[in-house]
Amino acid sequence: MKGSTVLLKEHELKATPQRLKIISMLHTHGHISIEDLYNEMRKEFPSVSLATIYKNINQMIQSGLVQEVKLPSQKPVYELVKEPHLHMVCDKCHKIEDIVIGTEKIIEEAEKISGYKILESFITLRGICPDCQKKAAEEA
Amino acid sequence: MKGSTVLLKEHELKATPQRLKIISMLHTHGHISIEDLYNEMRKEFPSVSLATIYKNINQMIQSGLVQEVKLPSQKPVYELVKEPHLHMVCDKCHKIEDIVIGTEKIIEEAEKISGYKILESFITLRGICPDCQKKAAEEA
DNA sequence: ACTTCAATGGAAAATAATTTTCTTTTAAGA
DNA sequence: TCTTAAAAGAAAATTATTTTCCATTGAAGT
Repeated sequence: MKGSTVLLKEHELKATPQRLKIISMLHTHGHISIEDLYNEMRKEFPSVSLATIYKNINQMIQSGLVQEVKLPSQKPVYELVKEPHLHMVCDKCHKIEDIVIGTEKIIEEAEKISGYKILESFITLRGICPDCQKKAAEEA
Repeated sequence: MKGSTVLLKEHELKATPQRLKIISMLHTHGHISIEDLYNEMRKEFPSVSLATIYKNINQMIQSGLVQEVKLPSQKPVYELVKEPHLHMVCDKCHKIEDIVIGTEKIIEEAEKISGYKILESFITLRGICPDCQKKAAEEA
């Protein structure tokens, strides 16, 4: 996985097998918790330590490669930094999806009302995903 | 403090002195962490236990009286449930403010793009508050 | 490839955060 | 008042996260 090695280099982190695995898991899952990172990593590296997961995730956050996502009613999850987006969480199946929407309007209005200079926005929407809506309709 | 007693009754919680104090602190501070609730409560009730804070806050959340606010880079804080609003956090002085803005537009667009039925939104904006902007300008 | 060295991984302990258990006390209705 | 279910507080238990310390290893330069 050459791409991930470069990605790590760019962020001044040594490309260790454990870090490459973490990045691969972030790619595959999009959003993943510490616990899930640990359990999945153990399949390939049975002796990995939880401290390794924590230390690496924290370093990746510091370096701007990864960001933490705090969601209502659940443990934080981690994702690769990419273009700004918001998070949708399904109440039923708990899946998490990213969507990209222009947030200029709301930010502009918030700046006008509050006088803040806004630097970043964190938006999470909770609801029912299309699949779960369909299932609910079929059961009725 | 009669109002708070009624508020607790309405949520089927016994009006204990500790709970009344918690509500009073939530009123005064708007947003407050477990640790600050504990420290401030101890001034009036020196023997209060942290478990009492946790248990009560969790009950108040269950009953819909209080909600947890998860912020980037800091401990969660708690606030009384009121009309929907979003949170502004200042990078410099760390103050937290509520502002009320119509979020229909963004929710509508998110529903259209994702197919989700959205039930609730959590929006936090990070930036520099007017006071800190002013201070920064004066120093320059 | 080989050497060297700073960074990393892993084990264990330490710390922090939260919840549970158990006993005593208390709010609130009869 | 009396009664009782709920709550408070102390302590222990659990869970989450960070730190320490030492052996190992990635990677930069021969």
